[in-house]
Amino acid sequence: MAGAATVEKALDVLFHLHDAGEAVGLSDIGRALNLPKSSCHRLLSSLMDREMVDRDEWGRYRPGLALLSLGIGAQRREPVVSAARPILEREAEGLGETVFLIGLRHRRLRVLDKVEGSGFLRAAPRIGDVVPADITAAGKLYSVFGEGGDELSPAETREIAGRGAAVNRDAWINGLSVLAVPVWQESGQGPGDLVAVLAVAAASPRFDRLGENEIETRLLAGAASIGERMSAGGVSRRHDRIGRKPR
Amino acid sequence: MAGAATVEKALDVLFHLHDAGEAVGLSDIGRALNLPKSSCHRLLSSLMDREMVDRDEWGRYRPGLALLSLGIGAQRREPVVSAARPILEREAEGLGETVFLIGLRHRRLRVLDKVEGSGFLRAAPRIGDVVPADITAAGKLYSVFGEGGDELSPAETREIAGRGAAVNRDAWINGLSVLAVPVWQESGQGPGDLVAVLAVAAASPRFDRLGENEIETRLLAGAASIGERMSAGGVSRRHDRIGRKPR
DNA sequence: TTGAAACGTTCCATTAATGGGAACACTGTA
DNA sequence: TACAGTGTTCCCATTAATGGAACGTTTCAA
Repeated sequence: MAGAATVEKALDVLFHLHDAGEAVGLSDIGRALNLPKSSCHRLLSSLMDREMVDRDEWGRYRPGLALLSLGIGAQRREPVVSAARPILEREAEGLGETVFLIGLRHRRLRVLDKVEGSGFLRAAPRIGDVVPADITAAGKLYSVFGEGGDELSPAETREIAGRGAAVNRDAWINGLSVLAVPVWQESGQGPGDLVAVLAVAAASPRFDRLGENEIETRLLAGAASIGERMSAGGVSRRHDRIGRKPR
Repeated sequence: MAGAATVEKALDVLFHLHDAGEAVGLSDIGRALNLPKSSCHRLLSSLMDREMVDRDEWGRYRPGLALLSLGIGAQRREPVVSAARPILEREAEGLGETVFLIGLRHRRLRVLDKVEGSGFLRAAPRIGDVVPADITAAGKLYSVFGEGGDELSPAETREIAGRGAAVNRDAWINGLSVLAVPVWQESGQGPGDLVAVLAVAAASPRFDRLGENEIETRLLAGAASIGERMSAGGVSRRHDRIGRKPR
């Protein structure tokens, strides 16, 4: 709404390079975004000065490695990520399947971290990606236990609430089964805060061979460990700073 | 040089948030960068719209998670990263120490990937960080075998060239020893291309207990595997695109 | 070999976005 | 209560971004 138009155009360029998947030429960018070549060139120059954009050997543009430093920095500031890392690795190793840590940020579900399993088929979402809220097991959990998320049928809501876990079979990606459990952080008083979701994704046959119960008990234990590590690990709720809450 | 000043200011803000380490208030940003509050506010609004910047519960600003998606995307485009990943994991597991993959990008050495070992002391550089070229083992390798890098004494150059590996003890970080080997990609004709450096960092006592020879032979084998995987794994040198080389 | 069409780059007058002061509502401190 | 600090929103003269046109190369088709 209110904003610096130039910055938004620069971000358009940056995200376009990200979405493109492969390196893109200047003229292609201009056509895709309805920007004159000279504007593109100027924006890209500024982005390249900070290595937000890089060029391949043919001069085409692609996202730069400064983004990696910034992105890892952003991830590092998420307390739940450092608390969950060891558990993600342990469960990915134990189950042999990919384990996700998914959080609600900016009203959208994002993959905060993941550790891949040894299976031949691996789930597609990458770290940092947004995942759809309405059809994923993580989305179901947030709509039942969290604040965001869409509404669910009363029957399904009751089942998930009672079970403390959500399952998704083939709805998101065909042939893929997912089981997700909530990660609670105890806040001292009242019920805990839903800080993330722990999920395992596996090809459906493999998922069945492991067994829902086995997966569920492992994940529930893992989620509990993460919650404990967050409460213990100095996630001190500092209130000693000046300023007011947004909105 | 030629550029969009607004974009550069926005990037100033972004990198400032990254460097700050903790969330920063609007006025603090303005003071640090000599920008008026209204300008900061506008820039931050545009950055927040795309989740390049996020706010904590007190309204202070911090890097946003969209950067994570973009950064992982940039990393994924580095062929050497995907080729090296399994080797990094294997060696980090086998040696129990942190293994780095470092590449020369934009005339600077960057940590392209790393896998942490089990040791209590872990090396500090993070994925995406720039490491100094003049005092690191990786820098020495690039100055001997690569194009960039600073000059080295003839004696040291001869030793590294003959050995095919570089060692650094306490020069970079006190108490830390590093051994690095080059990763060559065979290009069909002529000598291979130096595409990255594989390095192990360990606390000096632990480093000695493992033994330089043991580390070196393991790393050399690992680097050879990476080179093979790159040549085999479809790093096809496509020349079917339009465009000319830069500069 | 020649022409046309693509590429990325540079220039510059026009125009639109920006800077930065001032005023705002608000919170914690003296 | 008064004060100093937040973050937010106006506003207008000034400034800096804009984008069309021209340029030199490279590639491809004729």
